[in-house]
Amino acid sequence: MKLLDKPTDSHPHDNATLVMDTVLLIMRMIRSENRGNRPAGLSVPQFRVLTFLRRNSGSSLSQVADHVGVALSSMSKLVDGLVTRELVTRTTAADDRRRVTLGLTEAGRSALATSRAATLARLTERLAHLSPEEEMQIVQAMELLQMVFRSDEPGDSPLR
Amino acid sequence: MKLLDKPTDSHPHDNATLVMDTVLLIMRMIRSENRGNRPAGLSVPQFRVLTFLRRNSGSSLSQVADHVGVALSSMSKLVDGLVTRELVTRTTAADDRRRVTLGLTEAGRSALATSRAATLARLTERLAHLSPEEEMQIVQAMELLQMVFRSDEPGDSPLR
DNA sequence: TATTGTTATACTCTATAACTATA
DNA sequence: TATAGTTATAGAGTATAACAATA
Repeated sequence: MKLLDKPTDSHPHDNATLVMDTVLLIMRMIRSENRGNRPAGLSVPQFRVLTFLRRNSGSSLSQVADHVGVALSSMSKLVDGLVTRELVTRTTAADDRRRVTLGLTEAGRSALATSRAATLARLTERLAHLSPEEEMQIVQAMELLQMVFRSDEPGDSPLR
Repeated sequence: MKLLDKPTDSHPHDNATLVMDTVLLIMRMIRSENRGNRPAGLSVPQFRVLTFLRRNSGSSLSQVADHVGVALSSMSKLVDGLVTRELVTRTTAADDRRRVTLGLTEAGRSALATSRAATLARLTERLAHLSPEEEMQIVQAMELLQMVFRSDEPGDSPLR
């Protein structure tokens, strides 16, 4: 189905709308993976923190907060929970004792890998319905989107 | 699951990973639009409820909860807030008095349109960096993704 | 008895503002 | 004084379990 070259009037289906709706749709599936935040489950914010720390071990709280895009106090509490669950280490930096140094524990790495694998398995299952050509179209499109949306932000970007 | 024939050990960048990372990236931008949920702001869940009700006026609480993918009690509270803000109407159904009938107020339609426009403007700005050919690639990819992810779900699907 | 919602309770996530400790 | 974090407080979003009302 190669549908709809022209949008209907009542629902303007311009490209931005299409992108937004698609992202919301897939996000719902990703989120439903991690309901309740049970022992083995990670919420999306927790997932993002662990993902960032995997690549940026030793970051300060501010750096993580900036990257994830939340207030410092929010990140402080978020990290509290991850430290309590022993997924993240939090130590005072030697050179500047106002600063904290964050990192992943082995359990943190493991939880991240497990959560990531579960989500990827569900995504992979859906993508398996596509032909190789269609998958390639999607890969190219994702790379384009990464390019225009990543722009400013440093951090855990996957395409490197 | 046919992946993992040869992923890199530390960062397996298969297609599913690429999709997940891209969705997370764009989602962050969408969410940052609606910080705090101030007077004119809608949270993503609120946005989803209003979007669904725009197309499915008269739905019951259960129907909306099913669609959005949250527990009935969660939706009850979510709708509470929207009723308080006078964005949604909630009345008892005449034929089955256990059921509630939900709909949008004029303010609800207006808030949805405003929120949607703000988010779309930011998305459009980013997409403007692409060539027409690249945009078309993205449109095709989004349609493919809608196809494989929408599948089961009825509701507010945009491609009709 | 089964279905539809609401309420009670308890988390996480989020923000702003006040505060502490360090520089 | 300025910076890095934490804590206090508040509100939304989420879930499970207990409950009420209706069928």
